[in-house]
This record gives sequence, C-alpha cells and structure tokens, in this order.
Amino acid sequence: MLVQGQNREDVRQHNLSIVLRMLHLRGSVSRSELTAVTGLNRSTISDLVSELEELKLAHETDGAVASGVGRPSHMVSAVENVVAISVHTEFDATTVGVVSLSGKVLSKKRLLSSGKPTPENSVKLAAKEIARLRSEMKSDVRIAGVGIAVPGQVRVSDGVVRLAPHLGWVEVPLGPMMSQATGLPVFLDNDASLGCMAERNFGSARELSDVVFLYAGSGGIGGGAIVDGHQLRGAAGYAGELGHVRISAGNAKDYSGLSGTLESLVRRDDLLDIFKFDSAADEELDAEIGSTKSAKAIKLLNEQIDALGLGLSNFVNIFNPQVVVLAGFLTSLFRFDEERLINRMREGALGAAHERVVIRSAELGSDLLMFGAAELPFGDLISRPSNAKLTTPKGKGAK
Amino acid sequence: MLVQGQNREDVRQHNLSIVLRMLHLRGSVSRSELTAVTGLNRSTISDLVSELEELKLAHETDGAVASGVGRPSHMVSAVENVVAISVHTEFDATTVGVVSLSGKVLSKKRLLSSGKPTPENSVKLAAKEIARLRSEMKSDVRIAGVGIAVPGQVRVSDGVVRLAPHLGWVEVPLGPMMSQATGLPVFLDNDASLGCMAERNFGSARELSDVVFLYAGSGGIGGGAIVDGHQLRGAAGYAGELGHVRISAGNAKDYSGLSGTLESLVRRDDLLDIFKFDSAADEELDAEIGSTKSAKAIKLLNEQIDALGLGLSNFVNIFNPQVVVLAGFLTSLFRFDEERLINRMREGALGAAHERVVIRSAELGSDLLMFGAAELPFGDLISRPSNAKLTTPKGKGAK
DNA sequence: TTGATTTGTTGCCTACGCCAACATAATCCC
DNA sequence: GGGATTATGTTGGCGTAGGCAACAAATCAA
Repeated sequence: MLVQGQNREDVRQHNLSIVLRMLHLRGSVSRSELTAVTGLNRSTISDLVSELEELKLAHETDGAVASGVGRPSHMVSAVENVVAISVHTEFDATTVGVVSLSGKVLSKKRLLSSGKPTPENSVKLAAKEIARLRSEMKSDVRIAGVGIAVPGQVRVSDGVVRLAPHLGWVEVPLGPMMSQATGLPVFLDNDASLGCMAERNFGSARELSDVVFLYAGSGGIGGGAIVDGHQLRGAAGYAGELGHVRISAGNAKDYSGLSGTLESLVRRDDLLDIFKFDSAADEELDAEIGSTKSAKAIKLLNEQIDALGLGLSNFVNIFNPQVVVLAGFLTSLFRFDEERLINRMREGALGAAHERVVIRSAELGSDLLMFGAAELPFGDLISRPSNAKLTTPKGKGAK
Repeated sequence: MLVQGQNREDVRQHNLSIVLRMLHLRGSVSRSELTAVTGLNRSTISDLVSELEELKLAHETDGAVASGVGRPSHMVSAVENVVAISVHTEFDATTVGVVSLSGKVLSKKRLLSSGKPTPENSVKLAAKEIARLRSEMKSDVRIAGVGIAVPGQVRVSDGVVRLAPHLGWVEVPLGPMMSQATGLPVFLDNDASLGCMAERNFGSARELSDVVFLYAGSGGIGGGAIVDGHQLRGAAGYAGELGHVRISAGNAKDYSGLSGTLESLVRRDDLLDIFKFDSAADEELDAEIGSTKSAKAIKLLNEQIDALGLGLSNFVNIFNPQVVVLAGFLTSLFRFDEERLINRMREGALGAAHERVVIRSAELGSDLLMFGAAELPFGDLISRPSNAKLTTPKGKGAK
C-alpha cells in the first residue's frame, strides 16, 4: 500500500504544484482563475504565486485582463528561461530540442545518423548537440533535465531500455549513460506514451481524463493511454503496447514477431509498396492516399481501416475513453474515410462505451515528441517546485 | 482540470482516510505499523486514532502485540457494527448480504426468482430482505449504504444501468429506485469491476497496484482492472469490458452480439453441453473438468484455454499487470492445464511485459461480490470519515 | 462623481502535524 | 531477578500555512 500520510509540507508542495502545473499547461492564467479552479483563498494564491516568483518559476505579466466589472486580475505566467531538453532516438536520426516551462518548443534539430545506431553513438550524438545548445544559452537559463522518447519498452524505474526492436537494443542503460555524458538528470519513457501525454497536455485531448492514443510510424504502431487523468504505465512501465494487441488469426507478423496484431495488419510499408515509394515523409504519403484512384490501393486502405477500426473498438471496450487520438499515418487513414473507420469502431464496441467517444487527429505534428519528452523533467520539477533541482547551462546546480 | 487545492481540513480528512482504509483492509493494525506505513508522527497517529474512536469507526483492541523488544504496540481495529449491505442482481436470483467495516461477510442470502426479473421486482425483492435484515440488527449498528453489483454496464454518475443484456435491462435507474425503496444511500457498479476490487482488497491480488481480473459465469465474461492502484472506470464508468474484446475473425457471437470476442470463444455453456449438463454449479463443473478423459472434452478445453491465453496476452501487453486473477469457471480451465495457459499467454505477449506476471485464481469464492459491492459504500465512508452519513437500522440518520 | 463589483493586500487567528521530554512495558543479558 | 536496552504511548508547546475579515485598488455603470 502506497498510502502516505500528509503533513504541512506536503500540502504546500501540493498547492505549489497545482498552481505551477496550471501555468505550465496554459502558459498564463489570471490569479482569479487560479483561486476559482483550486478552490483556495485569494490570499493563499497570492502567497503561492509569490513563492513561485521567488523560485523564479513564474512571473506576473503586466497585461492585466479585465473580464467585466471589477478590478482586473493579474496574469501569471510560467517563465520561459526554465527549459527541458527533449531527445527522440530513432532508427535513422536523433532529434534534440529545447522546450520551455511555458510550453513552447524553442528549438529542434534532427541529427541524421547512418546505419543502425549503437546506444553509444546515439548518446554521443545527442550529448554533443546538448553541449552545443548549452553553450549558446543565456546564463540565466536553468535546465530541468533531459527527457528521452524511446521507440521501445522502457523500464522507468532505472532508465533501462528493455527492448527496442527497431533499434536493435536490448537491456540498454540509456538513462545512466546519458546522465553520465551530460551531467544532467535524465528521464525516459516509451515514445507513444509520451506522445499521448503531449496530446493530452497541449494537443487535441487537452483537459481530458480518459484518452487512447495510437501512433504509427515507420517503426510500427505504438500506443498510450490516459486513465482517469493519469498516464497508463503498468507495474514496470511497459503498459500501453496497443500495437501488439492480437485481433486476428492471420500469419503476418509485426516487428516484434507477433502475428495477427494490429501492427502487422496496419503497415506503413505496405502502403509505400503499393504506391511504389521507397520511402516517403508522412506528408507525401498523405497526399498520395488522399488523391489515389487505384483500386488496389483503395482495397488495401479499406483493409487497414477495417483492422484499425477493430482495434479501436477493443480499446473503447477496455478503456471507455472520451477521445481516441490518432497520429502518424493513421491520420491519413482516418481522413481517407472517416465514416468507415468510425463505423468499424462502433460495430465492435459495446453500445454504452462508444456512445460519446470521438476520433481526432493529433495536433502537435512534428513537435509531438519534443513536448512529450519534455514532460518528464517538467513533471519532476512540477511535483516538487521548492526542491527542484535545476542546472545552469554551464553545469552548476542552481536553485 | 480536476486539480483541487488542499487546505488543512483536506489534510485531516486524508489522514483519517488512510488510517481508516488500512483498518478496513487489514481488519486490525498496530499503531506502530500505522506510523511506519503512513510516515506520520506517533503523536499524530495517536490523535487520528482517537478521532476515529470518537466517530465510533475504530476501537483499540486489548490484545497488544509484542513484536520483539520494546513496549508492545496497541492494536487498532475497524468496528464491526458499521456495515454495508451488498446486493448482487442476477438472472435467476438476487443475493443480499451484510459486510462489516472490519472486512467480514456477516450474512448472505440468495433469493431465487423465477423468470426474467423486472427491475421493479428485483428492487422489491432486495428491499424486502434489506428491511428484514434491518429489523434484526442491534440498535447500535450503523449502515453505510447499499452497494449493488450489476452484470452489465453501469453509468456510475447517476446510478443508471445502461445495459444489462443478460437481465434484459436497458436504461434502468436502479440506483434511485433502490434508494427510494430503502431510504439508504445506494451505489452501483459493474459486477466484474467490483470483483476485481474485492480481490485486490481482500483476495489474491492484495496490496498490488496493477491487476487484471476476469470473471466468467453463466452470463458471459466480465473484466476489471486496477491501474496504478486505482480501479479502471473510464469516462462514464463503462471501462473494463474485457470479455468483449475481439481476438478472432470467427463468427460465433457473444451475449452482446459481437463476434470473435473472448466471451464468444470461452463459453461455459459449451462445456455444459459437452458434459451433458443442463446446468451445474461451478463446483460440479470443476470436478468434471478435472476428471474427464473424453477426447472431445479435452479438445474443447484446450481450445478454450488457447483463446483465453490469447486474450490474456493482449491484456498483459496493454496493462503490464503484476498479476492476472481468474474467477468463475476460468479457474477450472486454469487448473486443467496451467502450463498451457501460461505458455499461450507468454507467446502472445511482448517479452518485457510478461516477465513477471503471474496468473492466480480468485480467493474469495462466493463472497466475491458481497465484498465487492460493499466497497462502494465503504469507499464513500472512508473518503470522508468525519462527514460520513450513516443510518441506523430504524432509519434515522446517525453521525 | 458616486456606487457597485471584483480583485489584491495586510494582519491576525487557528488547526494540526511535529518535536522533545517523559512514562511505560516489553526483551536481553549478566 | 534486576538493571540495561529498546520500542511505544502520552503530554505540552511550537510553528507553519491556509482562512478570514477589513481595507485598498481598479474597473464598469450610471
């Protein structure tokens, strides 16, 4: 039982947390709104905001907002000079970006690598870019940490990549390695789980408590879910492998060697083949899907939509979400025939669960995993604002 | 965003809650253990226990427990005269029981009904029994409320049974009806979800944070899950329909008209047929399964085990639980060939997720849903111990 | 300008968890 | 058996942080 008692310090931390989280999610909020949402007293909010200002995590913006009669309320914002560094490791590239606590992607750079990336090379590549970024930062910037989105199963407890089939990694202690190379606190998680969190915090599932998220790229289908406001993690952090759910007795295998799974039935490569692409960006593929007249292609698209719809119906039965968010080329499938996908989903789902569920495309595009990975260090920061461990660009710890 | 601020009262409620919850779950706990687990100060625990005693929700037991050197610690227990009334509505019977806050099923009675039960008749039947039980209770008993386990989808927010196919109920406001008939606070939820919670709180998944639960009876297969310590509910309360997950393209339909679902492939009726039973209690069926030599029966059992294993592998991929708990005749399948079921589950699950998962049989037997349904009113009571609304047997509100 | 309304500020109050000192009841060891 | 040790219960006082009330400030409506 993880039932911890609460003392006064915990209360203060909790209240600071919820204020800071709100600033983080919405960028800036008026004080009166803070009192309304939190249910705390005006004077308490005032005190909390002051403390966050002293911690240099928030500041009052001049632009007061008049919402009708009465004295206008001050706007409070998260600062822009507290940042997280996001890393996304992929088969052929590593992307490194900087995200501000106020919820903006400040920079993003995709570093191409050739051949299968070894963990060592990936870390070296990312660490070098991080060092460069830090050398260019102003001295008043403070870094909350590094968040890494990994296309595979991550043991969150010790930062070990348990298995990343597409990268060919097994039991790689990526967290400790990156921490060693950068001197920064490092957090990692599965890419799709982080994508889910990003869409919930900043994208098309904002403010929702129950979300199912599916992301399909060249490496297969990943999934994530928000359950009652919390990210689905499971006992060891491996939960949410929605692409590896078996929905058919077929023999086609997915990237993990399982047959009949959603991932084996909804394959980007199959679409590339039929359009005779060697490789293509999502935008090209999307354009082709939107304009194709080929009967063969339409047949394949319909088959994929049917399989996806079946998978979604299962997830709806299991999670009863408010919204299903699709990302990657799944959005192209959805746009190709929205009605078909929705119908397939409804056919397989029990009445009550699907009644209100809607399907949406992801909003965050190529920033998705920059936002997502940044949520890991920011989450740590937000959960204990007054004990946060921040680092200056030059490497000194800063309070 | 449901982020509420916390004031001092909330802290007190929270601390009272966790102490009371611990008493409820374990029956009795020593004070020293309370301080250790909660992390609160000895004097604070002392104060909290006193308050719970004043509220007549807990009392100190004489039996001090010596755990080695040092002054022995007092045992604190939940009282036995605060009770919840559990109701389980089924196709052919309604079961009504009384469960104490200290975690004991004090009584249980199965009331047979003939023909499809209308909601009105079920309520009347249960209300009559509840009135009888109340008339027999001592005057110092206090009732936390009525919990109803319903074999179907329940909209938790307003206590409406959205759909219970086996009972033939659609949009039945069972909560308000029962509340009207008894004058007690009424809570309801899906039977399998409640079974899951019961096994987590008192059965074979005790103290675990991530649990998948499958219950199969004559009415099909229901499921529930515990995710990060919280019951899986979904946006409207319809989550956890694990029996209706499609795992095959087959044509057999389940009780909700969906084909290829786990429920359609693992059917109790099929086993009854093959053993030429008209109907049978789980014990009879279990004995027959354990002793059969019939090749046809063995083939069917293996097919069912394979289907179940496939379903479980999906749930393991999705939830990454510590344990999978099986109830109803699924335990017979499990016992028939444990190895086969485990292997099937592992084959379909990704390595990392299945490494540590174990399959267990439910422990609570026929008390399962009595415990489960009681958790609803008790959960309400425990979440706000000092504002609890308790009722005397004679119907007066008692503080 | 005056009144109404909402928000920010200030000083005081109080609830409740913590702490330290002491009392108590067991085991351990000679 | 009796002192030493150890763990727990008890008591009184302290400090912190959220609530509250009164007042100031900034808007809108006349």
